[in-house]
Amino acid sequence: MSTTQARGPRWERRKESRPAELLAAALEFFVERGYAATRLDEVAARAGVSKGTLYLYFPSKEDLFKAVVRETIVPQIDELRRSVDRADDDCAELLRSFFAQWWQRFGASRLGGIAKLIVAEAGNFPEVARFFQEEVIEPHSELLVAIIERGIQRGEFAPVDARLAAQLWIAPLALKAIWTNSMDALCPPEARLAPERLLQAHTEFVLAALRPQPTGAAS
Amino acid sequence: MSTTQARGPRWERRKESRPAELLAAALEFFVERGYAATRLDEVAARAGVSKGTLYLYFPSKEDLFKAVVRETIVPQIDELRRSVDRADDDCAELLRSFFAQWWQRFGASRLGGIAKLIVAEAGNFPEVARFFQEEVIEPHSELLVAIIERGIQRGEFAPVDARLAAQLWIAPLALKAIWTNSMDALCPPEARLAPERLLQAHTEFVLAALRPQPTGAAS
Amino acid sequence: MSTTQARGPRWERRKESRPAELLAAALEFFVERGYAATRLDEVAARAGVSKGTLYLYFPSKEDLFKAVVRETIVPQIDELRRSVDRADDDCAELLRSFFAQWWQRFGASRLGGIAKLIVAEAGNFPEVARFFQEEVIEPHSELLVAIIERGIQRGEFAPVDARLAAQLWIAPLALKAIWTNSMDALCPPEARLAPERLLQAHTEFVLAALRPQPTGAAS
Amino acid sequence: MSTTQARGPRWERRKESRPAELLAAALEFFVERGYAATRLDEVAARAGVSKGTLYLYFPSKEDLFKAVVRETIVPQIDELRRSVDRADDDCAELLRSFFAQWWQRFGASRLGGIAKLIVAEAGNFPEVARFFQEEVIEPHSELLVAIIERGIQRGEFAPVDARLAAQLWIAPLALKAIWTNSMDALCPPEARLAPERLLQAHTEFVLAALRPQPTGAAS
DNA sequence: GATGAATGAGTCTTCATTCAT
DNA sequence: TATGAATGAAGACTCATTCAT
Repeated sequence: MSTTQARGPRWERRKESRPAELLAAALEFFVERGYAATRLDEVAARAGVSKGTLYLYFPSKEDLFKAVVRETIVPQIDELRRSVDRADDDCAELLRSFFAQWWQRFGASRLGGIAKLIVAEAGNFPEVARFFQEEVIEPHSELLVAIIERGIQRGEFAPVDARLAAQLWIAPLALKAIWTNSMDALCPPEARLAPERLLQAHTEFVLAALRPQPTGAAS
Repeated sequence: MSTTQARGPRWERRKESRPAELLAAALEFFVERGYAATRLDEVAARAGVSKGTLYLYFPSKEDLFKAVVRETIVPQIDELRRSVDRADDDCAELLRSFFAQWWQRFGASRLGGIAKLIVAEAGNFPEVARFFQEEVIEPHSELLVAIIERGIQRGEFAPVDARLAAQLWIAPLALKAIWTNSMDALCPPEARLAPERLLQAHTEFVLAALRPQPTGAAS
Repeated sequence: MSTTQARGPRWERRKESRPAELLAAALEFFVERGYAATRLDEVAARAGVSKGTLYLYFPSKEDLFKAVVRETIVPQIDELRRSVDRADDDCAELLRSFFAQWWQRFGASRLGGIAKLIVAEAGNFPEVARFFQEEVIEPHSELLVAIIERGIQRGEFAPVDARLAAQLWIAPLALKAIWTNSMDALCPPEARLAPERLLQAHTEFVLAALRPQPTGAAS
Repeated sequence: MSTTQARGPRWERRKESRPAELLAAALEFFVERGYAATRLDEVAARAGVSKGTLYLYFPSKEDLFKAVVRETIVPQIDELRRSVDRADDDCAELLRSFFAQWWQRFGASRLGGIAKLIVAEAGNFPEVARFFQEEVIEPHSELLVAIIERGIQRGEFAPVDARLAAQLWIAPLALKAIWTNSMDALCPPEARLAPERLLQAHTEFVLAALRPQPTGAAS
């Protein structure tokens, strides 16, 4: 007597994928609700396991939190590293590419949500915040600084304080990334500004500000 | 040297000043730790009263939270209203003044901390977030849009999409205000960028971007 | 300069009446909500004084409770005492009168509410319950027993176990008195049985049960 | 003499039996102390579990209360239903049996305690009181009314207002049931009237009151 | 006396964490 | 491993009681 009603799921869920599923579920909740308001039963439930199982992989809520941060960030860092020593385009193109990539990683991925989370919890988890600062913010910042400085050296850009400019010019994208994971959920989609437009406009403004002044006549 | 402070009364009757003291204490904690991690006994203790007293003035933690937000924001809104219809300076000056004032209100006051808080808790307190959006963000944004548009009409500024530009150009200050209440606490003061320098550099960049292109000949 | 706007109420509330007003207010709440669910601010408010004033007259909630019980009961006891050694009517008439009076005191007054309260709180306030038992229940019971026994001795009533009968025959009225202060509030008035009808029917049944059997023929 | 009880596990897994144990413990406390004075840790402790465990089975104190009421009452309702359509004895016998059963259910079981509880809390939990009224009081009352009316129709009983009589004649047993869970705990056992005697005496009185008057000749 | 602001012990309730199965 | 029942520390909230005014 053959019944097609199998006794389990068709594919056994692999144990190796458990941590990843848990991290994904936790990421969702942490970003949506914040650290304290995220309950571990819900995380476990969304990952399709029991609460006890979660503890087989992560010894505490705090560790889960740190793992979420680390696991979401680390691949981004690696990608970043690869793109640092790149093409020898003219610097304007490099800058365009930098902003586009930055948005890809932060705004379009979950990293913006992580950033919001870390900003919110910096007071409670300083090590996590420091980790983020050192592993994400500073490298990105360095990269932008390097591009600007190279452009100045080559005479492609007007001379500016590169460090200061970098901080100023990442902000619009960073804030948009944070907003996307926070206030934007409240507005109807049509009321939000499309990130592509923002990205493009920002890039052009920056390049305008960096355009070398015609020496001679005007001065 | 005799101190007159001898074992005084167990407590003083200070109905008038209590709410303000409690709100101040709550603001500190909420900004520092976030909503959930703030404990009401600690708020009460910092305000110098017992837990029960807090409940004489605020019926619940949530109400306290909302009151903190409202009370911190409302005076700012009022100031903003007053400054809307202002001098008839040239628009570049108006813009400088706008950024300076904006920083005064957000960065130098506690409003930046509130902003961080609201961004963090938008998912849990959508009404609060909406309130902030409508009463703070949008009015400020409108004001900047108005300045830019006036400048364009008068030919003082290059033609730009004012709404888009406004969003882009508030971001560096806004992020700095948020950062001041979050990540900056981790860095030693000397490692942080002085807000005044950032403010000035930003203003100049914006004005550069708005400088009307010499039409005709030069191009 | 005469203003007709007096500076206080026309009649100063006499301090001697304060305790009575407080007791009346407390009685209402205790009967309606029970001991624990009655809040002293509400009692004070209904009596038109502040919470602190309540404590000038009653040292604690428990004392207030006991005072309410005592003050509601004691006048009834006194009335009872006066009516014990009464007219020399025939016993049937005495019985009618007893039931009528009983209802007047318990059902029509607040004593029924007190009874409910004491029954409910007997476990928490045994002394109060004992007081009620000794000062109210037993005297009333004794009185009924006395009437029945007198009737039997005179041959007006059939011989019965007077003590047992007394307990049985007070029950319908007692339960009605309790019900009036409890479940009856839930029914629309027209659904409730009028106490007068119940009283009358009960009296007749009891007298029927006490009617001496015609000796002789039937036996 | 060796006891096998050696430092056993900290707790046992007993999902099936927990609710019943908790309900039993809660019933004890609610009846003994009333709703408000019952503390949930004590209920949990008496059931041999921790406070948290209680919340695995009942979401709040109020729900626990309602569950206690429901679970104590429902089986009684079911038994009642079964006994409704019963034997075709003569009505006097039916009445005897009704009273005996009634006492069995109310006085001998915990239902009397529940009744006390509901009477006490009717003001605070009207739905619970209404439930009790509709599911317990009215069905029992209907049953008694039906018996009396049948007896009258058959000429076995004197004509009476059955509804009124039913209310009067349940009262002595009902009050005894309530008393057993309240005032009786204060008296030494020998001072209390044995319920069997009360039951028997009551039954006889009722039957006496229902005995048809010899029409004609004798009067 | 009268007031009502202030107190703090006491309870309900939540949830991260443990552990018998 | 996986489960989920059980735990208990922690925190919001209430309210009888006190006491400065």
